[in-house]
Amino acid sequence: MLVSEKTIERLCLYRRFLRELRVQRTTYAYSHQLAKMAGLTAAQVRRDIMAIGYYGSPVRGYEVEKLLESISDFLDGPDSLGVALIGVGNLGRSILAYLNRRNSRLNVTAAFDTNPEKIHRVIVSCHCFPLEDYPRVVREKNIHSTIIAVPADQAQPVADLIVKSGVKGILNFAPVHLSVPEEVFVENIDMAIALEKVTYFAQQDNKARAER
Amino acid sequence: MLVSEKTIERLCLYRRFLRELRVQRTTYAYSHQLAKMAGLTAAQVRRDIMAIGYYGSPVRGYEVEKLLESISDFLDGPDSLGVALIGVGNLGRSILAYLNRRNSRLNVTAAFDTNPEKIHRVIVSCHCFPLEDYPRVVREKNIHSTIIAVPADQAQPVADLIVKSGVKGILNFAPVHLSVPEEVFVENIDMAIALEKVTYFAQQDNKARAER
DNA sequence: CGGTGTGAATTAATTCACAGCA
DNA sequence: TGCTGTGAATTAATTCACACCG
Repeated sequence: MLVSEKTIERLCLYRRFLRELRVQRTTYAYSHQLAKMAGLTAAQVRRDIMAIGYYGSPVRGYEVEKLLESISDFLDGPDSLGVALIGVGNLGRSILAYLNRRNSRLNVTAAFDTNPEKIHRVIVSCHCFPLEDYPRVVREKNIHSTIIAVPADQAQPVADLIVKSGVKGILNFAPVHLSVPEEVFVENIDMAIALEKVTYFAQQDNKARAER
Repeated sequence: MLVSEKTIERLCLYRRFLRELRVQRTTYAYSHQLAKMAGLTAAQVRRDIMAIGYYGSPVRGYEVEKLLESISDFLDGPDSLGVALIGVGNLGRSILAYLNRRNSRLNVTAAFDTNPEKIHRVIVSCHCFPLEDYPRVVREKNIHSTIIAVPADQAQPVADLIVKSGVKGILNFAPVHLSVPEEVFVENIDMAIALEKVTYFAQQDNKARAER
């Protein structure tokens, strides 16, 4: 089943909303309600849901619990997934705090740094290992994805280490393009570029539509 | 001149590379070199550069200094631009540190929080004001864009305040969709979703191409 | 009715491929 | 020859619009 990157992203969003709805004891939701929450069109939502082969009822819409389960079955693999973080500076620590505080099953379970002062300390309930232990810990903790939060000039060697260790997903906060083999998925979060973009569009009084 | 969001993003990237090239005293660059640095095709780079009306030489490629100037003229407005940050928690502070440490002319010049312990302290060389001063400081410091780094449940009211104060660009780190009038540009950085996406594609051994 | 599912149409983004030039 | 600039083709993403259904 081939689903586009954009659709995957939106499915993750819908899942978040569905969890909220479940908490509020809402049992059914229409595509236009989900669309409203996500800032999308109803047709888009229906298309995305179609992509995972779930079917709603034309009269009541989508059953929250069931749709949630379908999306999760689709997104989550069978095995539980470990996430590592490399680079325990300011940014790394706050990413760690941010992600591990959420209820998600995606928790960062191992951190790595080269700074001897950080090694073997526990940071936001996550043990910090020396970087050279990465390949071993990847095996032991079943790490599938790794977050890069090191300075720009160290990002490529770190990425090489990640790839060599067999990890296939990278979330990269360093402002550089990483060269990796094509079976490795890289998502870049470049805060400086994002801010420049916002500033550009803030100046244009704004015909260019966008926002997601 | 109407330029797509994606193109703007890439222009910001090229600018970064051009600055690096300038530091290394490189005077000319070919589209395929820029493409390599950005992980794109050469045709894409040429299209983007076309969009801003700059012309390279078919024999030497693009003149680094000149192209840099053209891109900057295009991206940066005439007036210098202030950026504010709302929410001086862990995440906010590390965003601040990250952005203000770069040489960019886009510096965060004012921070805001409601926590009395943070107010009127200086955080990463940036004064922290009480949130209610936001409209005033926006005027005084010529703020055009604002970064939201508050908890999810406070993001919408904060966005409303931003909009009411006449600011037209928002960089939103809170995991919620913001409702704003359509002349206001919102860029979302949702770290939790980004990680879920990476994890999804890390599992698929990976036919779905992507990465930017 | 007011929903869903979806083929068809549209619009956006990217890539191809080649003329033209020094 | 090896680049740029760009029309044309292609591919991807989104939206339209309507059949169908309880």
